[in-house]
Amino acid sequence: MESNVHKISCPDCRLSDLCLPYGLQQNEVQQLATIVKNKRPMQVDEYLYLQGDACQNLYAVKSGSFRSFIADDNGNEQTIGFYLPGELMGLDALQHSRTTCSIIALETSTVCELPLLRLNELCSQMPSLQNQVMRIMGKGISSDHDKIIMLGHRTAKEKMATFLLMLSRRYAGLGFSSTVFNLTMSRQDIANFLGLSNETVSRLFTELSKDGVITVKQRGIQINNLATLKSIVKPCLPDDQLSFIA
Amino acid sequence: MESNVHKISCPDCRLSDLCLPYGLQQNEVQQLATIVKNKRPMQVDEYLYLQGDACQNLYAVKSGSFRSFIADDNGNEQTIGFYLPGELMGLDALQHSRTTCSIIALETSTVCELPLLRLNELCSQMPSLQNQVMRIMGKGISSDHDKIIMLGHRTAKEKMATFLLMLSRRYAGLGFSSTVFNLTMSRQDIANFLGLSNETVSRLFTELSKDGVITVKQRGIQINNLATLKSIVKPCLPDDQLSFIA
DNA sequence: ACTATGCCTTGATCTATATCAATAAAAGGA
DNA sequence: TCCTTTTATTGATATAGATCAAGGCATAGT
Repeated sequence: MESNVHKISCPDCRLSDLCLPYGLQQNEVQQLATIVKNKRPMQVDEYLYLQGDACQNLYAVKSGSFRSFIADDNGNEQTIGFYLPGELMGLDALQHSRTTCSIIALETSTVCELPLLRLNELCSQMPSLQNQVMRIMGKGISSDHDKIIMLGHRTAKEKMATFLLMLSRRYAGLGFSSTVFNLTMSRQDIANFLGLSNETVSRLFTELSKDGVITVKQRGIQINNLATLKSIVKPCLPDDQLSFIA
Repeated sequence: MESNVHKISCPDCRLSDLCLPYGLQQNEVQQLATIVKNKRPMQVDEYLYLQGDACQNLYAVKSGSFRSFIADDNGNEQTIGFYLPGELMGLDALQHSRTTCSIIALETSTVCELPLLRLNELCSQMPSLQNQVMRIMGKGISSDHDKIIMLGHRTAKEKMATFLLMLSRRYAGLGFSSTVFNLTMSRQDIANFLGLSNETVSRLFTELSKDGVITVKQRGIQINNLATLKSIVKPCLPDDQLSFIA
């Protein structure tokens, strides 16, 4: 890992194909880069922002990963999603310029900050950027819909398989292995995200291991049989639509 | 009801405070009105669009109500949301110019069609419209998050109470009674939306009736005790955040 | 290296809600 | 109007997954 990943600017960023610059001309990317602020690295458990904070920015994950969640008055949390490199955080604050969830770093991570005011200005002058922002928001909405489907009408095992497949696809999109990866979140986080107890999550890992579908070593995951995993989720989504951990 | 509600233009529309024109100057609303197409009325069970359709428009509900849902390869549906007057449909198509869900009219309804291409052009010239579009998308995202919370970590009774409260608030926002209204969707639709069986939904209606919290007469609902209903949902959301049926 | 602390796993039991089954009540059509 | 079809209610039973409880492994700190 580059130790100063946080100083790289959009035109040189290896994520530019996934992130906001996707589809823009080179000179347009350069313009975009002028409004992007590179922030200092964040530590495990450090908050990007807290639920209810005033927020006039979007944030792109440059490295590492994050978890977003909403807490109620009793402190009960619901994990809303996980963010991997290239993904945009802060869309929830667009309504009132105030965040509706908290976001916490799951590991040492870096983000790029995009001031909304300047992003909007730039969008006015650059229709392709405007389109790209729209596309990304649309992606966020579809991925939330996928989560709604998963939570509403799936068994625990289907949820688990869906979760693993989704991570698999996301890592593959980043150029990493689609079958061997490390979970950056705890069992607790996974359980909460899937609307299950952590005991159930644990049992499902064991069950899938015994069946030889996956190999689990702590947070290390190896998928031995992608086809089986897909057959568990089977008819749920047309395969290309397992977007949803954004 | 005005029989030609579908011919009214934005500056004269009684929904303009809820819909896209909110916060715009009078002349700006007039400009917006020039790109809005009034469509002919739609009948019960008529589709606004089908999952997978090419779609380059947004649609605002002018009158009536709609249900959106995603179907898998087996034809199993998950209802994603219900739309009431003033609300925007079609955000799911922003990602690929292709819809990811189907939307069907629950009653005789009218919609306004907004071509995205022209809306984007107008946004470039009109920062306040651009902001408003962003706000509305932000609202869609937050309301999806509310649904995720509801589906992930609530009991059947909490879901039901949340559902009723949310409808109550939405109708109140439209200037209708917050305690007396008609459901435009079937028990089946509600059950599917909440991730419950329709038997459970039926039983919950009965239970809440017996406890005197509500009075149910077919699809007619009267809330007799808003406070009790809120106490069922109690610590879930800070009350002002029961946005989520959008 | 040793101990403490927090994950994670595994087992036993319980319960909320689904499922199955049978009416009952509306809505729609002839 | 009566008959058919759909939709809603109610009851009995089954079960997936939660909860309760205990023990095993790591990682981190001394």
